Amino acid sequence: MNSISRTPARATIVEFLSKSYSPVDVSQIVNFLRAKNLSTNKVTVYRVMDFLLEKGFIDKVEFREGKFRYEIKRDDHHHFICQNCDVVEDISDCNISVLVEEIQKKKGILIKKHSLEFFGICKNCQL
Amino acid sequence: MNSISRTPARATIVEFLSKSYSPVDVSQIVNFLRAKNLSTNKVTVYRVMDFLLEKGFIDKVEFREGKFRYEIKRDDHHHFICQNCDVVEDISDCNISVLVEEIQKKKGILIKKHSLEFFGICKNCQL
DNA sequence: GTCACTGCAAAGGCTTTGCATGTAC
DNA sequence: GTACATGCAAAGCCTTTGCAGTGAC
Repeated sequence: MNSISRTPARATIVEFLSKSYSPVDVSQIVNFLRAKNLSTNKVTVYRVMDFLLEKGFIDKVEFREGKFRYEIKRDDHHHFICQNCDVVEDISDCNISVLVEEIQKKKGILIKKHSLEFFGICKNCQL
Repeated sequence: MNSISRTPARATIVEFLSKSYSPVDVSQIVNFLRAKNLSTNKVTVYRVMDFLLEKGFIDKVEFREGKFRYEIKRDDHHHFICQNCDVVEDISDCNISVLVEEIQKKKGILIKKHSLEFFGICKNCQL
């Protein structure tokens, strides 16, 4: 047993993030919890997100919407957001780690994380 | 003469962005304008930023702060933000365009822009 | 006068904080 | 009982909107 308490809210949020194909925002999480008949509100969700972030279970991302989105932490991957239909695609085979290494050496800085998002038009919306 | 009206607010904001080493937020812009004895407020600044964005003079970026920052549009470049002292360094010689090309071909998507920010510890803060 | 720019007030959305209540151990 | 999780209300920012006033042409 570790010391992490597993409450219904936390467990359900992790469940929701795990089965979401793209990063979700706080409103979506609240809606999911309520659909599961869990009484909750945004404040609780924000606090759970803080907790999960601190534990390193999730990542916090931005899509230039003026709000944050969250997703289960996974291996290095990035997102493509269609500016027409808002669909989000994962970009996972992008070799950014080589760049990160180069930059670290050249600049003498220590890179702990990075954000990389692509914006454009998806395959469907080009038709 | 083009049809772009050059008001004191707009000219001064462009001046400020031009001489800023890193992206600035709306509060910083308001402060700069007031220091120049220009009466203004946030709403006006937001509207000027919309105008400049639409004209393609500036870019809007996010540093995971829950707000937007703005900078003069320049050639492809990115930012490194020190998580300790908040200093921002430009990362300009990063060959991401190759990756963009690859991804476009592989996924059949059309990439119009991307955001790439690095977070970590700068040279000074490692001492 | 017309049109665009600006200013003020208000509202809306996202996020955080304070405090009280509830729950697990 | 203690420590932590949750809920509600309120507040704090950032940003947008409505409407009136100002100024350039």
